[in-house]
Amino acid sequence: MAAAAQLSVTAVSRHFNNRIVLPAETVARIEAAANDLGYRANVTARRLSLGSSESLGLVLSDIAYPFFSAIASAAESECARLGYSLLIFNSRNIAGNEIAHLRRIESAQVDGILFMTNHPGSAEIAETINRARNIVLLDEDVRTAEAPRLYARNHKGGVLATRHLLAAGHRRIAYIGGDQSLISSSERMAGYREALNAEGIDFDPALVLFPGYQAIDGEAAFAALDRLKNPPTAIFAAADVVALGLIRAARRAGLSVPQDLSIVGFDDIPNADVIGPPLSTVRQSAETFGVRGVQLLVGLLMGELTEEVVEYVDVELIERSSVAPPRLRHHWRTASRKAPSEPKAAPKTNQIPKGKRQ
Amino acid sequence: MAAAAQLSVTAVSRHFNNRIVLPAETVARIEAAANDLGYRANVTARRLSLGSSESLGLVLSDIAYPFFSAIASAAESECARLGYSLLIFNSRNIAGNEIAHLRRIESAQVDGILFMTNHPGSAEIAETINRARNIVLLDEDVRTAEAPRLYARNHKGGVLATRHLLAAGHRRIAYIGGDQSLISSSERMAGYREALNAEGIDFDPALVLFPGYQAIDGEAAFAALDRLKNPPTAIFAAADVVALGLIRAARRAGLSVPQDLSIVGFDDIPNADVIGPPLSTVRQSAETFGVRGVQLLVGLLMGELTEEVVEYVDVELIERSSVAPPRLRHHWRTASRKAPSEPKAAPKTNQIPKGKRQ
DNA sequence: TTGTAGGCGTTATCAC
DNA sequence: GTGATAACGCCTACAA
Repeated sequence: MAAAAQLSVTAVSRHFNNRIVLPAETVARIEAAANDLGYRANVTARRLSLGSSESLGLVLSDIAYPFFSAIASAAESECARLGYSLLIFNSRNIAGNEIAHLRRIESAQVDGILFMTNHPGSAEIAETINRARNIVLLDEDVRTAEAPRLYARNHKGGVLATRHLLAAGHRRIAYIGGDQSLISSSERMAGYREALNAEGIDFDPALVLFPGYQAIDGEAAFAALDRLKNPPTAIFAAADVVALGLIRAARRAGLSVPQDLSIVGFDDIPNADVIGPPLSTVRQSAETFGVRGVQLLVGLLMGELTEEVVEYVDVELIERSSVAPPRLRHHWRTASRKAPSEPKAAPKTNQIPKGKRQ
Repeated sequence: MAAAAQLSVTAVSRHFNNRIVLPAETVARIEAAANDLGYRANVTARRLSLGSSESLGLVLSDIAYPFFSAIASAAESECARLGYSLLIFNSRNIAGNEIAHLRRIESAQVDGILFMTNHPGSAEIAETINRARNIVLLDEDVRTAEAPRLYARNHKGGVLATRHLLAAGHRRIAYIGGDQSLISSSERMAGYREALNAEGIDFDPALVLFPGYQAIDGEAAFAALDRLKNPPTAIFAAADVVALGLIRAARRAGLSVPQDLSIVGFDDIPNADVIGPPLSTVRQSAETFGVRGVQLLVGLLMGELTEEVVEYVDVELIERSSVAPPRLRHHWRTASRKAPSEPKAAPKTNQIPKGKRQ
């Protein structure tokens, strides 16, 4: 390239980095040659020389998880605004992958990482974080890690969701969380217990489950609650996706939501309002997580931030249509079950009971 | 690092690349030193030396778009299986960003790119593709680009969706697509027209709109159709997200889906079955797009593939509950509108008409 | 089995 | 204003 322009590499480098104003004639020669060869500065060599990559990473367990992809989208926008590239890394919830991704800092692939994990107790992850530095924890904790953190107000969210169900008249309210070791799960439950307590309702361990944060976990939870002698009339699911699973399973079992069973979710994922029924939920802004997360990380890189920082994303209750007063007879089985449970129903069959459709 | 192990860099390099079997004693020294220093090979330097990055890129317009994030998730898995990293790049549907991302090949940041675009006519994008090479086009075309392509059977999908509505007795069926220049949009419409034709139904241009592929475009489309003197009794939306927008708008207008209006989507996005009502749609497997896309790209990199290759992802009709026979009186306004249209309804208000909830 | 040296493309330093 | 040169950290002949 430099040869083609009959110039030294130095001149070319300077030109592309606007280090100095070159005479028009020189610029023209460079531009012509670059255009001719389709020349692009080699980012890899640049990184090696500079020791910085101008790019940040986002580690998450599954990019197809709606709340996470919303965060990724927001984070990417903010990165672009600040002149960074954002690389998105899927960990598939495997600790080894998470560590491998974190090491991309040490291998100079990215300058810093926004890290979301479901392994709060992993000592190996904590060590990697402390060694690699330049990491911001999003959404979940890693116990002994020294890094800035950005959390949702989980406890408040738990209180809001539960109070909403209490206000509708429910007394038997279940809580379905992710793994108990996750702060999102335990803090939301703490809020749930507090709200219950304030109404003088005894805590019933049979109504609290921690199956996970996937739709299928919601389905499993429904099955478990369905086996109870005295099932709940309402459920607080600690993730919207779990609420979707609950709704799906409830429909299959012939229950109507919210008539037979009220549900509140958490996250406010995109299109939660067009669920059947539109899902009442606790919104935590994915936008804020993404944007503020990037800002914290850049601040950390700039040395403007200490590693003790903890910030919170506020939450709010979004009331839609998945909550109604409890039926007089509390037991699900006394509710109007219009369609029998059909494991693996034929594709042509509607999955909602006919009665709901007019 | 090499110094710490009292060995040459050569030995270390060989060890980490399994180039040769070293004596146990040497290995032990290296491992000990590496462990001690938290040593990680610098990927950047490795790339510079090797001239390859072992990583692929995926360019898409919005990672929060459910169908795309499902593709991204599948592509990432396949990449991992094949020993590649996947970097996901958001273009926000801006041609300039797409070009910048494509250039990451020329700047040696990635070895190749899976490219999804909404700018089929951009000569600049086509030029960039032809110069950069090692690109596979996914889902949409770029006219003059020389690159392997992976498309859905869009035409077939259009036929399936439309036939399904015809079979339910509909005669006035609308088509809502993305930009007309997109093959996904035009081919699905071609299928729609063909199916209509086969039933001897005249094509009515008033029933065909191309507002875009976002939920908000569906809402706009509903408003436009609602203004018609003789509105359709059914709608085929060329994307599930658009169908969601239609459902949302229809609800606000007091119409029930499918009683007053039948809808079929396209994509089969995650959780489409838990929409209110569960969405009938044409499934195109995001999994296949992601996995097969990566395989094609790797094949291209290996020189096992010519740039003329075009492959197709099959589609299938998924029947759920968003389609019903048309009402006897075809006009929406004669249908039972139970709730008036409320622009910006108060948050507490249910967005479904009361009549639907019992 | 182990080490030495040159090169990958860029940037920064220091001459000219 | 411009250019030569030494890093950056790794890999791979080639040599010992």
